[in-house]
Amino acid sequence: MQDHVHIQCSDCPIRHRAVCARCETDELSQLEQIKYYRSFQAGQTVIWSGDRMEFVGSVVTGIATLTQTMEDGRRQMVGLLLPSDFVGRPGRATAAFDVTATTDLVMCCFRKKPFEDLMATTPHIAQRLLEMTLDELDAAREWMLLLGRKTAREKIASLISIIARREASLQPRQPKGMLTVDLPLTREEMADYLGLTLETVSRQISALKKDGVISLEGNRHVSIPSIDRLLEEAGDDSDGGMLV
Amino acid sequence: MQDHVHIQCSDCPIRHRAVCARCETDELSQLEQIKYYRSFQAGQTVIWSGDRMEFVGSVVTGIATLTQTMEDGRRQMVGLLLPSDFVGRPGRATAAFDVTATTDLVMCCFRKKPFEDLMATTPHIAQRLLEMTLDELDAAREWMLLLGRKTAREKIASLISIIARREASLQPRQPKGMLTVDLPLTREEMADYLGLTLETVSRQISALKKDGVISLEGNRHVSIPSIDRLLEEAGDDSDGGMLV
DNA sequence: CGCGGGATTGACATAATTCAAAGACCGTGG
DNA sequence: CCACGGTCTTTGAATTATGTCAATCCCGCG
Repeated sequence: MQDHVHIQCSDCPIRHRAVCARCETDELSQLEQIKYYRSFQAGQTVIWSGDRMEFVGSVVTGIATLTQTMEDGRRQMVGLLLPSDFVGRPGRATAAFDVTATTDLVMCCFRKKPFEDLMATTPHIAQRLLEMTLDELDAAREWMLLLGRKTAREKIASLISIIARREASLQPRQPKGMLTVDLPLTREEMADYLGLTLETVSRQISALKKDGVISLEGNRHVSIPSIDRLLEEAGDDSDGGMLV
Repeated sequence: MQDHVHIQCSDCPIRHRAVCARCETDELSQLEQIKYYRSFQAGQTVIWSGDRMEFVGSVVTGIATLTQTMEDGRRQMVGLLLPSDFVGRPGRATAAFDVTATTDLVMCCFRKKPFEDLMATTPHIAQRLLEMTLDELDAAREWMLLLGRKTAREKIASLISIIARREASLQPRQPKGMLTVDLPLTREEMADYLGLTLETVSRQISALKKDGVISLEGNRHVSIPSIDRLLEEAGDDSDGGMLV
């Protein structure tokens, strides 16, 4: 569970996208000294809402989710964390949301106090964190439009295009043939993302398949014959995607 | 429309809550030099989504909203801006959302470029902005739970308690008798906040009134006999409010 | 006094949920 | 290798919350 492998920051796959993206080599070596890796198995909880948060960190590989749960069990995902995304809030003692590994997960962690100290003296870290937080806020606001106003079909189409976009931005490999994506979430997790039930998710995926908007191989692997068609179904403004 | 009144920062009502909260007197005087006030009438648009954003700034008095609109006219509010809230995103050229004054509004503005330059040399501003952005992100995530999983009745109860909480935090006056709040939004604006139609908003407000959870004087003024009862109706965890 | 923009209320339509059953997929162990 | 069990997924039928369309009401204001 607790790996002690130590990758050089310079070799890190998220070096140029994470909180450390803007750091100079000397700043990086300071981070290097306080970092440690942790691995989590798929399904494992990283932090429980309300727990004391002893570390912050970045997702290196794998996928994690941020969720909120009501007393009666209704759940809403409020964050989908891909490699390079930051977990935790400097200056806050306890976690506000549950963080769960949905795939096997490796995180690059910093104990909170040393990280905060370093942040105070290293503007490049704070700058990057501000930038990332503003991006997340924008994403949250798009997500709010989805939750508040889109139909179930539009929600599904939106989710697939969001995943396609994020996948494309992570691997600089330009898709040669038809665009394909792997859904990193179960139907239930998609439902929690979209504010739907898992049955509705399943029905709408079937409907999109029947209408030729997507095709499936297995439950997770999606092919997209026309990204424009998909974006249209998502109800986004024509160029909202920026994909391609 | 374009006021040229110039308030001293030291006399500013939002001095200790806005982006400038952490500034020392010398930093404040630098801000003082580049700031200017602008007034907007109720209903007026401050910025259109997609427009070039030539300024950033803080709400001084009044209320503004951030909204997103789909091609077919569906609208979702994604931000409710009260005094001290920040508008605009340093480092971004065009606005991502519509900003509208819902009451008469006074903003303390900074042209974007000078503000960004100042931010680069004044960590106190960037620090405070990060803190505010993280708070907004948390609020957005609570809002996502509301949009995705709460019933219409819970949404209304949540909105009223959110407004009560924010009003309470703005005026340090502890409420002596029964808690009362003024809804700063029309039924339609509430609907856009909550992802509902205005008819459903109206019906649920009537229902809460009939059940004694709230009482109304006029359309805007709400009295809350029991804040605990209201929070219960909102579906929030018992102590979610922190009010009182 | 009457106008007009909100707001309320009613009747009906419908998208999404709920409850239930059956099917597919995947790893495990015989 | 195949059978088994469990989990995830699909599909169906009935229910319900919310949306839609439309009429009326209310209240502040010229």
